[in-house]
Amino acid sequence: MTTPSPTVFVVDDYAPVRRSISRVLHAAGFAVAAFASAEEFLAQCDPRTLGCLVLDVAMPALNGLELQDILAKAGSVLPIIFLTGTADIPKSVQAMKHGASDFLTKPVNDEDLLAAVRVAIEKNRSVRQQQTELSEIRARLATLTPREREVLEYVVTGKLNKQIAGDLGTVEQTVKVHRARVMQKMRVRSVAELVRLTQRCGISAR
Amino acid sequence: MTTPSPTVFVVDDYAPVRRSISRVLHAAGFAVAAFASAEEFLAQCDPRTLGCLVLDVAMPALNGLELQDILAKAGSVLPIIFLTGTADIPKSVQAMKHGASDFLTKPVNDEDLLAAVRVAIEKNRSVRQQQTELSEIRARLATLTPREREVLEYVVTGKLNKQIAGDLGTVEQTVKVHRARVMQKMRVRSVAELVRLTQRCGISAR
DNA sequence: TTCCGCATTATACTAAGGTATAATAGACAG
DNA sequence: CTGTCTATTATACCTTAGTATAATGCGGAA
Repeated sequence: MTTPSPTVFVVDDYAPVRRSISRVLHAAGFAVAAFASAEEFLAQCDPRTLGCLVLDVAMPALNGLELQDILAKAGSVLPIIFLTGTADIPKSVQAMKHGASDFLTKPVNDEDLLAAVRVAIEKNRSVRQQQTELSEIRARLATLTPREREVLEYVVTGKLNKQIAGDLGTVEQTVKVHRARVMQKMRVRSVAELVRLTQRCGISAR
Repeated sequence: MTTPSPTVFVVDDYAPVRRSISRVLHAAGFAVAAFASAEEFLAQCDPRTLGCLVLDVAMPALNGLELQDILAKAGSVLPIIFLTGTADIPKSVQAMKHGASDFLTKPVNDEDLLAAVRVAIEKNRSVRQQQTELSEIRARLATLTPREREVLEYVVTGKLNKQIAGDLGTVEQTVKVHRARVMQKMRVRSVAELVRLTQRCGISAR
């Protein structure tokens, strides 16, 4: 099976810049999708794509930083490489604080851009990998009944069946049944594995 | 008991800036320690202090970014707020990538500075808190004998005593003894707790 | 050499966990 | 109304884990 070529989304309102950057990226083997505005990008991009976003800071209407906020609020994990023509430190700092992958100045050096893109795509790859694992775990959690979920939370804190039964106002055997179903549904064979799984998706202790 | 007042280290080669910033910080209730150079700061600062560092980017000899690297390599977790008089985007981006808490431009607004300092100190507080917990766990780990440590690693992956014994070429009873000592030394009463502890200091699965 | 820490093994018992089977009962959807 | 899902409880049995006690052997430090 062929690994799909990562896609670099380029958003810049100035056509010559779009063309120039697209050419460089394409020559380096990346799939490129260019947009003249943030709105256009939002309307057409597929958030599930492996890749990154090369984004101009200053644009009419929605600017780069605003698009970054919108994407973040939408749960996007697409790494963003900003491009700017002006030397605005506060903007660069804000972008980086908000998780930008990089922030480059125009005119951008081809090698710098490509390096930043490669780093960003690697980040995206690893974040997506983690997300995949996480959603797999969440899917299993979703199959638990409310009571099973409750028992799970006691189990991963190390409570004994006896104690759990006491806290839930039931008897040990009931807990055992729930517990067995939890292990089955979460597809683990030991408490240790169960704790590892639940730790990853932030299931707190009781 | 009184909470010790957090200390803000100020490093700037220009005395008027040092004085002005120190005054603002002092008026806001922070303890302030000012230095005219990175070297001076390195020689005199106590890395265990709760606080943060307000650091000028451009200085003769060691500049701010170089000091950041030195501190990072030395394992410092003191948050850094950079101050710069020049609009150098790449430097601000580098600083932020390397974990700077903030990056402000001169002349700096008093409120901006104080806000950044407060955020930085809160970061420091929480990082230090985590470090304290971590070193406590490591201290316990250090009391384990090599064999106990080995058994620990099997236990937290969910292996049965029988399996552990097989892998270690010994018998179940031996494993039980080691296991009991591990639980005792790590001060936990369940496998779940043990997994939680070891997860925090990156003990990998077998 | 002697003492101590470490690793080992054994016996014996208690407690806890895991599995199988079965039955009851309420809630809710078709 | 009937069947399914969920939660519950019970009995019985087997497997693991935990604990106590004791003893052996080895190697390094005093």
